[in-house]
Amino acid sequence: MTCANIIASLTKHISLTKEESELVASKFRIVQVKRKKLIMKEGQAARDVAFVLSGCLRSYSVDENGFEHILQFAPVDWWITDMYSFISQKPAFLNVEAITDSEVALLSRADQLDLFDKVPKLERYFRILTENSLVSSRQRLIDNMSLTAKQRYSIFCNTYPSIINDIPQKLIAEYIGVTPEFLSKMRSELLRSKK
Amino acid sequence: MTCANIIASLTKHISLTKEESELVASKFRIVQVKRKKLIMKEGQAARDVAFVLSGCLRSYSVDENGFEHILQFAPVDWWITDMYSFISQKPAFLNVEAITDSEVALLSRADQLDLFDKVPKLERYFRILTENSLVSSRQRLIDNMSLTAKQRYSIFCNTYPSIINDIPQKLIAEYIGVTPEFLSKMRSELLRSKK
DNA sequence: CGAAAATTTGACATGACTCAACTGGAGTGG
DNA sequence: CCACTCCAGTTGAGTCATGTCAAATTTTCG
Repeated sequence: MTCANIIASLTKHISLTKEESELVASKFRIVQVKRKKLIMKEGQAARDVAFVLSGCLRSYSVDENGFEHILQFAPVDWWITDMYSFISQKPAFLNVEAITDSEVALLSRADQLDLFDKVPKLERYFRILTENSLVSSRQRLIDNMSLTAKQRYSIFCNTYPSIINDIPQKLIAEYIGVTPEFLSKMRSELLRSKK
Repeated sequence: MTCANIIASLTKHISLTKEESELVASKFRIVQVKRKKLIMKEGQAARDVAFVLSGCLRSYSVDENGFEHILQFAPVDWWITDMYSFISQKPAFLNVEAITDSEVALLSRADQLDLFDKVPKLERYFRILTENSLVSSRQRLIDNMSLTAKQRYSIFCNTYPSIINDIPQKLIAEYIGVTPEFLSKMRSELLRSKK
């Protein structure tokens, strides 16, 4: 029953028989993750890809000055992992952490490949996932080069409307690439201008 | 004979028999590209992936203000395409243009998939290429968020040592994400500080 | 409740952009 | 071979976006 969301999400892109759905669902491990707990760690291979059933997670890297940079947020119904590490099974560059107490469904790389054999349609679904990961990281690079912080904040609000008020502003600042102080000033200015 | 470089580059990562090498080589089309000519265009599917035999190319996108942002340079022995479009065969977001008169070897997606069937080892080689594309775009995103323009310039110099003096500074500025004027000032300051 | 963390605010510093003027090749046509 | 034009690059003055640091305030959570 807890896997209903996953199947629902999959069937937005591909159609599965009852047997296939059950086989797929059987491979996922449901896990509770406490706030601030990591489910994937820099330096270790990302064994799993995670589908968020409740709560919210983030993937981020830490630079040599200790500053964190957020690659992705994952609210309910989103997937998250270090895609590079998951595909190649080489050590990850990213950490994946629960921002709030969360429940996730994990699928290991081995089980995924096994499912690809048995349910080839799935391969298409995950290929699209990987492509989207490439596109979005490229798009964010271009946004960071061409847009102001205010425009990037507005894109964030459109991309993650469901979590704006649920996560610390500090994390939003880390995502759009400004200091928390500056984000705070931008927001108070936006408020004033909207009266 | 012109394909010797390609085979040499492939065999750095995988080993091929003589027959396999010849089969692979037979699928590439050698093309001369004049300076400023595009081999892939935004909006059209990227049919090919290109291996550079001579000269230098760049992939870039154009933002809504008409400014160009360079994703990648491709000097001799590098691969270049819109990886997303090439994989999915959906319309590309990027243009790929020759910076200098160049010679490239093109491999179509169809021929590539055909080769994957006949020479499965190749799949590994190209999978690594795709992973690297994901990693490098992610890394540049993080660099853009955490580094100053001077540091990004220094990374550019390390990444593309062979072309620093061969391409217009304007393009380097587009790559690291600053105005040409500002790059010029940075460089003159670097010179002065080195006496 | 109390400590720690997040947010706000202000003064100030600075990185990076804009615009405009100037310089110096690299073609091009006569 | 010259004169002309046209970019690319340089330089400077002024401006704007964003960062830094510190202090005050609020929120969160144990």
